[in-house]
Amino acid sequence: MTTQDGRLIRGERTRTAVLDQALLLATVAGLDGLSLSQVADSLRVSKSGLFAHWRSKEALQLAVIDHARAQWTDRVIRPALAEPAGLRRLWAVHHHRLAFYEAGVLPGGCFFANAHFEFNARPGVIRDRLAAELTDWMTFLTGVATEAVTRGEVPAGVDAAGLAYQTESLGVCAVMQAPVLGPETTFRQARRALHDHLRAVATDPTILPELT
Amino acid sequence: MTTQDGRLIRGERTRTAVLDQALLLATVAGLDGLSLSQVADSLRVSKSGLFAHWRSKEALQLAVIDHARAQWTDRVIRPALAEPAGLRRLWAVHHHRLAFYEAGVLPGGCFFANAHFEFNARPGVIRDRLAAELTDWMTFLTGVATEAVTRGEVPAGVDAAGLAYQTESLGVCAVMQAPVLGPETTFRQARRALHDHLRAVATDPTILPELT
DNA sequence: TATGTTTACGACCGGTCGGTCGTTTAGTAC
DNA sequence: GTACTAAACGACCGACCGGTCGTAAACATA
Repeated sequence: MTTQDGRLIRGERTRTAVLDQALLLATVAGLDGLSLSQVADSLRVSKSGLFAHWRSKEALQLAVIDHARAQWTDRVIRPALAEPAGLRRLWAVHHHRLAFYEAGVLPGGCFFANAHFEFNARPGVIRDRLAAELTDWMTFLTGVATEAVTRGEVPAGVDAAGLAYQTESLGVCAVMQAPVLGPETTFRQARRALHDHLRAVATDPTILPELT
Repeated sequence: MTTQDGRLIRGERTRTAVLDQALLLATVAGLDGLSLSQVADSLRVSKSGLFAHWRSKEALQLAVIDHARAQWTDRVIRPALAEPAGLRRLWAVHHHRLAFYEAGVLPGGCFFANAHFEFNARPGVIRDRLAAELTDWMTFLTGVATEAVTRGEVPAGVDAAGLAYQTESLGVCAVMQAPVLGPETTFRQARRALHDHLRAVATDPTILPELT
């Protein structure tokens, strides 16, 4: 049971409010470009007040990563888990991911894609954490693809890791190109590409829904 | 004919030296995270001396973009143009791009990928310039793919833009994942994926070289 | 030699950064 | 009421940022 203490409740409220805002700002200014003054001012709280919740900027950054992961799980992974395992679930992951991007929840597109490219050459705690997240994510995707193989939805020789890589690459590229080449065209192409690929490799192509 | 004036020659030398270094640093710290003091110190020149060549940080950033494009043209586009138009050229683009990444020329992987994700939500001159570069690049890729269609190397119904998008997405994802999941695995997967795709769609799969 | 030009420098400026510290406010426990 | 605790604040610090300005050295021109 959660605490009844009004002080702790209040603290928890601010904490999530700050994380929400910091997550938004981080997708625009970058996880490192993020400034504590910006976060504090945009929430009408004092900068020093932030240090009551996180010891340092780095601690806040790590908390933002956790927050982003929770959001990703909620908006992409969980909806996909509602679909039957295998190819249909892999497709659902792709679909919900693109829908998440299209909804414009984060002004900067995708927190994790942005962060990976920002930190790919900057060793440290943040980078290590991001690397772990990416490993987890690809493990998840590969797991879903593997189920498609074991269920016989694709021929036995098909490389599950390859299917996962295809899925990931189409998603990442979409969120990169969408602001430049237009969301509609970009996301349609990203959907079409994986749909064609999965149907081409599927034992029974009709297992996937039609592309509207 | 180029100038003989020793002052101008000297100026040109420093200018390219600065751009070389700034390009490297930008892939690590980001195009905006780049600091003039860093660049100056790492080259043993004074910060104020940089302002003799570029009026502002933004002007230097734009120059770095130009510099990165020249490098990209030199290391990726030109080698690919040595191959016959169509599918073989599209494959050569992919191959030389991944080779460029693998060679570790830029410590941060890919300047343009990093910059796109850094600026995708930051309106301004830099973002506009990057957008133009991406449009150019996708136009180039689509053009190469279109030649494959007009030459009959793929069936008439195949979507050239889709081929271009596939190629781009596999390349971008590779440079994102390589530092985390290991360069060898990642780049092999990126090569394998496009190779399979192009062979699957080709009228005559043997037009492409074997994957070593 | 004298003149003009280009490159490069050191000193300095206002502003923002991450972070510290002592204090106040709001709420709990007794 | 008092004692205690967690949350939040304002003032302040040193470091670094992008940028300005006056000056000196290197070089070409004549």
